[in-house]
Amino acid sequence: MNAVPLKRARGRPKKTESEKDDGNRRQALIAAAGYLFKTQGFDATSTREIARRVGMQAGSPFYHFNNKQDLLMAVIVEGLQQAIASQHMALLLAQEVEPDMTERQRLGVLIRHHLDVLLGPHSDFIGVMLYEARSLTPAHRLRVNELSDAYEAAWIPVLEQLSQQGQLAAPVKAARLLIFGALNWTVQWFDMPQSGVRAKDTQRLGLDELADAAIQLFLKPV
Amino acid sequence: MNAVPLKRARGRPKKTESEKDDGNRRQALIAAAGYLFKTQGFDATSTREIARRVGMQAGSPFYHFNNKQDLLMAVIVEGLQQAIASQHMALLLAQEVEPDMTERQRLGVLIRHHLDVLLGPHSDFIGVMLYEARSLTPAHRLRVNELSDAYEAAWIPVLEQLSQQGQLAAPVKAARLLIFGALNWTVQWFDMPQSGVRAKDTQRLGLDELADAAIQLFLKPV
DNA sequence: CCTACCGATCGGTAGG
DNA sequence: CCTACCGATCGGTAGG
Repeated sequence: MNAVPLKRARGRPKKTESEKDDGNRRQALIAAAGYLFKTQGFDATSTREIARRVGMQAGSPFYHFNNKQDLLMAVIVEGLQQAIASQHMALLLAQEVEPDMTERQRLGVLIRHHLDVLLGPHSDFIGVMLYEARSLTPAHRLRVNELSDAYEAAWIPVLEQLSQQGQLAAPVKAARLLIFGALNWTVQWFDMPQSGVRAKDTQRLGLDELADAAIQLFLKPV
Repeated sequence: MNAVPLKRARGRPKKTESEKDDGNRRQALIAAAGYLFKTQGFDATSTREIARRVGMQAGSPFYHFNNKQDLLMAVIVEGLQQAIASQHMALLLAQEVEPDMTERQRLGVLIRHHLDVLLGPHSDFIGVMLYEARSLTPAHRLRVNELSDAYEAAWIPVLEQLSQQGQLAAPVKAARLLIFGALNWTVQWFDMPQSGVRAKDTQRLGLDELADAAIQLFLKPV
């Protein structure tokens, strides 16, 4: 009823707020690093630039990460974990909409989701992994491979069934590697419809059309 | 008939020899840079390291190239020109061996040659282009695109005919981009049979098998 | 998280 | 092509 409690509420509850801030700042660093690593490359991005982007001083990122490599690792792990989770969700949701999904449709869902992770507006993370994994230490690379395997695990039974149905003609392992290559490479040439001007090139592919083209290219007729 | 002419021949015919050396040293720098750029990346490779690799002092590469970017450009142009030439040769040679080549066979030749350029023992150059083109200036990138177009030109009529024959189901442009992606990505996972130990993983793909798998994956049955 | 700082390295140059 | 060198920048740290 008087000003005292209000004043107290405006005070600085040190521990709690600093811990919350900690997590926020760390996430901010990961997001900034992800964007810069993706657009400029790991080596071409300085920790100073990352710091500036989140309003920190030059040395401050090293309060949150031991070194630049750990920051790269955090970006990649964050991206892979999100991708694994959203891939799982995409499959569940599709199953709900279409309970009798064919394996061909299931592959379509996986491809469409993968393109979204690679090219969609929200994730700079996977693109970083694809092209900067070289800069990881061997120990970190092991952990990344584990997560990558978890991500690819959803694809293997689908491809194997399609192979048994005669819709996939190449050896399954080679097919999987080639298909991932075709999809991962899209980050090199696919230009998203920017939020700004739409140029004269009206014939631009959408993610849906691209996913359809991939299915048509890879699979034999039913 | 006397020693004089011999002595003269042993002298130092300045201009000629220095020019020849010039070319040799320049080529040596391109080769060294190609290898290092490919294995470590452009940004992670110092000009000093390139110089050391060919027995030069730290500043000497800049006698041959204005700056590091020009050296990268030379590596890429060299690689693309070789690839265009050898692709042409591969087509001619195949045509000679098999005069009534089908379009399917022709695509097989193109794919097999492309894999050789990417993964074969002699070329560090194309791999560099694929993953370091980002570091080029816009002007240089234009020139690279010209050469890339020349390289891809051989593929387009083949893909279009296959499309008309019903062996290629996806839109031709999307198919071309996806196919190049699948092939270009192989540099990320394909490990050449090294000149040394052959590990327990005996089931290793050869370039021929890989090319066959690609054809099976991309094309419909005749 | 900031201030202040360090050693190392880098691309590039002048002058021969 | 070498010698000798420069300014700039970088990742990272100590100490608060």
